[in-house]
Amino acid sequence: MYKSLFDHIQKFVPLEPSDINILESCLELSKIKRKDHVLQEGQVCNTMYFIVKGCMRQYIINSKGTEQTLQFGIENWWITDYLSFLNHIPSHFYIQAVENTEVIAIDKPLMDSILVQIPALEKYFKIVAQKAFGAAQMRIKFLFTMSAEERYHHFNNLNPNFTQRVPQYMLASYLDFSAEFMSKIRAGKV
Amino acid sequence: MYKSLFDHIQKFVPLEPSDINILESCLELSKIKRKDHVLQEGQVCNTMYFIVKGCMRQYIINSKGTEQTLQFGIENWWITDYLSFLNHIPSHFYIQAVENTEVIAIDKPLMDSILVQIPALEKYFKIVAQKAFGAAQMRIKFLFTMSAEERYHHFNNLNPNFTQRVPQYMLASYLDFSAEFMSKIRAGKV
DNA sequence: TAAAAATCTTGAACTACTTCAAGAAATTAA
DNA sequence: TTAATTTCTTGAAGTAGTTCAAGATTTTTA
Repeated sequence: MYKSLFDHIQKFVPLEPSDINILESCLELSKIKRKDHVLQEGQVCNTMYFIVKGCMRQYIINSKGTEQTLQFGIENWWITDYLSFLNHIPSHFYIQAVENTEVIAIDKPLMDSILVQIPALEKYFKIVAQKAFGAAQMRIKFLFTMSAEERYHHFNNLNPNFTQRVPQYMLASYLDFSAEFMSKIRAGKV
Repeated sequence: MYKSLFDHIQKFVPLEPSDINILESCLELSKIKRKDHVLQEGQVCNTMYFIVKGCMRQYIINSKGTEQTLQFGIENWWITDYLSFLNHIPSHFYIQAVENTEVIAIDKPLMDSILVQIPALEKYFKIVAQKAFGAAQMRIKFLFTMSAEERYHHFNNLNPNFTQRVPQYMLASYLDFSAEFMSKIRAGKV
């Protein structure tokens, strides 16, 4: 039932059968409907979400009232606001399901208890965070060095199937240009 | 001698006296001269650096031949290319000392050995990476939502003393605008 | 301390994007 | 299956920045 999470963990650290028993006894799968939020700006983010199936995004609303997506998460990704989660401070972000999504949601007390029972998971979450930070650095590099059109084609090359899963305006904001400009890029009018 | 690192670790996890002994026996302080590189694009990054004193930066050279700073690191920061370090793949980045800098450099074999001897440090490095990722998310938010002038003033407010430590053109590229535009912002000509 | 190197400034011309507005198309809900 | 909602497209006008070039200033090195 939680196979995708166990597989993901075991890419990075080994799990004993007893560890798996512990996890099976305390995890649960939850469903989030498309467009529902699990975090709103101003709330303290108390939960980490592992996406089993579906797609979520982290976004902000800018001063013009437009949504800008900072991060997408799909199968086998963790999504949370780490700063809010770690420091118990209000979040700057919204986190929302883009598709009907199944997640394993782990709130802070449960996470603390799991990490005490299975210390090997500290290493797992270390690696997850280090990879996420590395990816964020690459993302900033691409934002700095590529034109809007290059970012669009580069993203499509890296994620050929993903583009169809989200509305174009969400992807446009993730790549830091306007939805209208995305339209023109796709039409070859630029 | 390694007090600043021990203090930093103990902000997040407790250390036994025996842990400190282990660390003292295997760490060493090294000095990096201003402008010297510890990583060049294309090399595999095999080392993590804890900055005891001074300032370093991670940067790229874009297609026009201009340097663009992705990250600064100052006292009590870790700096490395995590993706290259984790996956043993060539780095996209340069890492260079901006000032004469003292670091504790830990290469991968040593890091592995330290983490086996002091498993509590897995949690420490997990928290370090989670905070770094959280900060990167905030950085992307600011890049997305603020004008060049707002980014400059915001950065100065958050880091009032830092601005004097680096050449303006490095800070301009970190904030994602040109050195010339920075000049105009500072002169109030915009 | 002088020379060399690095950094900063300025204005003019340019451009990669944004904004706005309104209609068309596609998707979702009743 | 129709209505409602969401998403996408298009062109025209505007603008926040870049680029270039050259000189001025500051910092570093010898």
